[in-house]
Amino acid sequence: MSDDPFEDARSVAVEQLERFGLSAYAARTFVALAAHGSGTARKVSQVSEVPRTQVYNAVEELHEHGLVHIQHASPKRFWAISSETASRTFQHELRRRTEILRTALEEIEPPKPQAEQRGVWTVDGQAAITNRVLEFFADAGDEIVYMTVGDLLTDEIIEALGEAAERGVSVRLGGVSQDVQDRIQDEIPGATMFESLWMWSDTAAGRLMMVDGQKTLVSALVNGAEASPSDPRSETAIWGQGNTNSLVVILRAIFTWRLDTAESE
Amino acid sequence: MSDDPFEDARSVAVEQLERFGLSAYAARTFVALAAHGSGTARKVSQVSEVPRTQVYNAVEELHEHGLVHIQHASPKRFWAISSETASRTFQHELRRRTEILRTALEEIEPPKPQAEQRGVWTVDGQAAITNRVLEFFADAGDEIVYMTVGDLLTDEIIEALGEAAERGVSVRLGGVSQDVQDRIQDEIPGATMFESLWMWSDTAAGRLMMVDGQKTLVSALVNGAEASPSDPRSETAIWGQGNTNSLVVILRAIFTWRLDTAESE
DNA sequence: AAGCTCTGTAACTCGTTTAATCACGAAAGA
DNA sequence: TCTTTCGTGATTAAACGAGTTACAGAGCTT
Repeated sequence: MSDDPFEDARSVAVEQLERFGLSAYAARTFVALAAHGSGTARKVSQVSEVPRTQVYNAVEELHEHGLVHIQHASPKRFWAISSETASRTFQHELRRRTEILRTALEEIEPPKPQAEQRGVWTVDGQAAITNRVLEFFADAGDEIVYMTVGDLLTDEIIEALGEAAERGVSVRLGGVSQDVQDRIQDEIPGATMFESLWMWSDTAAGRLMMVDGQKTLVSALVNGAEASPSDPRSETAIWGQGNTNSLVVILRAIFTWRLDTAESE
Repeated sequence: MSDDPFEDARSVAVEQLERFGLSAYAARTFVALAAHGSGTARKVSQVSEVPRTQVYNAVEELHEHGLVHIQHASPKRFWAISSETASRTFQHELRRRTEILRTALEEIEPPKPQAEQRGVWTVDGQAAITNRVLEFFADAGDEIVYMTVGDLLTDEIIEALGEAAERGVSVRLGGVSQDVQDRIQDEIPGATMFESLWMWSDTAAGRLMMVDGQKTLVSALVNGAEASPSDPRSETAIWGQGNTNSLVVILRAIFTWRLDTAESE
């Protein structure tokens, strides 16, 4: 097992370059050139373990992306642009392409608001679940009940809750630790806190959400034996909406009962 | 030849999604779902022409990226997240990855300033050439001579010239049309203009650059019959640096002679 | 000048991936 | 019960990319 930090950085860079659409040879070639500034096909081949005869193709590919300069001599010399310039080139290119995608998708998307979906749906992955929650928050009109563990109360979530509160939406937060509560009270003055409905941290943690009494989401961190705790993909959620939705009915019953009980105590 | 604008937008979206790493089936499936909001495997198969039995795999792939929600019923129903959420998801993901790449590359890059490269080098593509020019400008100490056609005098270039001028670098600009000259004089008070050295617009246009009398770049727009004029990839350049560099020697001779002549007239 | 090495181009082989098809049991509806 | 539809799994075929080999020309060495 290699603990050479340079080796690590190189393979990381190679992996990212490949995911951005470069071939394996092109990625390895660029990293080799970036590490040594400039070099011939032979030198690149030695340090990157790319077959020498394939270095020319790889460099050609990089040249078309504007990532290397070529000196037409014998032997040819290749020169990688600076890492800073390279990063900015990618940044620009990708921003441009996401913009193209966004425009195309918006043109495709049906204009009319989606008919309300019936049934129970699933989403996986912390980022995707957070997105869904944020969309629910943005649509909230009356009340948000949100119960979570500290790890999943990100700045994005807090910000969205704050915006909702300013619209006059009643915000009820549960399950957060004392120190986080103080911070919340500062940022969202209108929010009210309630204690965990049950011993949240003992079991596998997750979130419970109800908006306007008719949109609900439940998630769990699936930190079993296999998934690492830090893996953001290890959260799974179900959600549903509508007055008669079975998940909504259940969640509403639980929340109403427990919150009423807690308030009357 | 289809002139249906929706069809266009769809294929554009599919292409971008594929370049972001999705399979062809997944991309087509997502576009179909985005267009119709939600649907079953059969419906998706009909509008996207993805084999029905493969829709399940495609949806699985999309689900792992957090792009669709799945309703576990029979028949299963699939639901695409909003185009706005999808775009932001990609944007975040790509920003994160470019950041990883940037860090890794900077760790790899040798700390010491590169030994000055000898010889004549080539770069292709407008963006890459502009990057090279900007790097030259950033290093300029005494004097910048830049001659170009209007199309290639972008805001980036003007901004970099302005920064150089503020550092005390003497800036000489040539080949720009009268109306652009006025604008330049506002933004870069220190800049001096000179007329085109020769009838620039008649021949294939491009740029000439010399920095500190020892770094030079020449480019040409290769608008032959094939390349469209708006194609940003159709510019090709050569550059070189160092007092004895052949390209530098030639360019310096031309510029010195013509500029001196022009000034003494 | 003959023999050698090295460079750069091109063609080819092999393996993996991905698109596309097929077979089938389970479930639902007529 | 018969028929259709659904979802899974396996199989085939095509495409792509990695890796190898062949070779002509240029440059050195002796």
